Amino acid sequence: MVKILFFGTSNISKALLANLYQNTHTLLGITMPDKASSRGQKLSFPAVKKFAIENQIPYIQTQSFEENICSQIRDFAPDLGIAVSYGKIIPDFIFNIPRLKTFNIHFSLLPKYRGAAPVQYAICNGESETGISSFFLEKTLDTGDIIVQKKIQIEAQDNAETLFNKLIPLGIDIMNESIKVLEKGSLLLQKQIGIPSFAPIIKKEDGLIDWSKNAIEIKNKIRGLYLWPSAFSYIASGKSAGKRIKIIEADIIEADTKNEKSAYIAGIEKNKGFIVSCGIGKLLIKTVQPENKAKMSAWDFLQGRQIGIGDWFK
RNA sequence: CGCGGGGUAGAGCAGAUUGGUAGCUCGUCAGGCUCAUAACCUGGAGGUCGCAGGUUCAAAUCCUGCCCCCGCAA
Repeated sequence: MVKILFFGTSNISKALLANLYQNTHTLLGITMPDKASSRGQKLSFPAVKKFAIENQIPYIQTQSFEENICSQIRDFAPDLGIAVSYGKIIPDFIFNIPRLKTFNIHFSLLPKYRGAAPVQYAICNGESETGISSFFLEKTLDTGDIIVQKKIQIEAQDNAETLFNKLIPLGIDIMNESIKVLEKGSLLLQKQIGIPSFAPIIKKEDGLIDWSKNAIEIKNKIRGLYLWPSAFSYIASGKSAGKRIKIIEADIIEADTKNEKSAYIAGIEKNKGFIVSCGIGKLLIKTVQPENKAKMSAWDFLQGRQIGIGDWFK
């Protein structure tokens, strides 16, 4: 058992925190403040805070580290700090407080995909493998020496959700292994090897589909941005002209054919969905989310006759 | 009081301005046709039009209140 200072906010952080809790470590959580969220701007708790309350884990909610926060942390006298998608840069005078310093669980094979959205970028770029790295926090972002790193395959049918679901257990694994190594003092740090790449925070407009691109690239975007913001387009003809539609799931029908006209609905597959021609190749759109509506199968969407063959997207 | 859309058959939608037999596509059931690029044709089953009041000869449609769902934004 170790006294752990845990920085985290999201659902993913929560999953790792839950594991630390199960392993009966002594914990102090640092999590971001409540946010006004959802309809009616109700205040909602971060997942980590919810878990902390449910399990009576002490926690501090803050995104800035004034002296009174620092002294609370020092009073806790942590052995080790662990950061998992906390949501903000942690200053060095904080991450250096724990006796064994603070490591981060990062969801990529560093130095690839440094930054906020490594899982999404890995899929969008069509990677066939990714992984998790643990490393010591430094002043510069995601540059620290690697403690443990492991790979995982990205399957063609994986999207951001399924990949996260695979990565979380691996993250737990790596976290525990890193703790073990640190406790034993059998640490073997390794420099980050390779050419760094970056996965900056994703913005809503990054989801806009450019149909003149290759069907493979578009499909990767659909998979990678599945959780948020979703790949989307605008219907440009017919009675739904101007409406936004999210593309939730699609399959590649053709990968190599060059099409003169892209963004057109080129056909319909019974009980499956509709086919859109891309710059290169064609995609079968299988699941969709129209503006103001819940997700539905593309076939269901067609039944409402909002679009048909010959209609096109912007 | 953040902004907006909506609740009509198992699914997706129209109908509401101008109250007057509840409609389309899919699915489903029965039959026909026979290989149809969303196969096609005929017929059937399946709805107290979210709930409760009100106006009216008559309400899915107009008025009032309530419940529920969803999108955006954060």
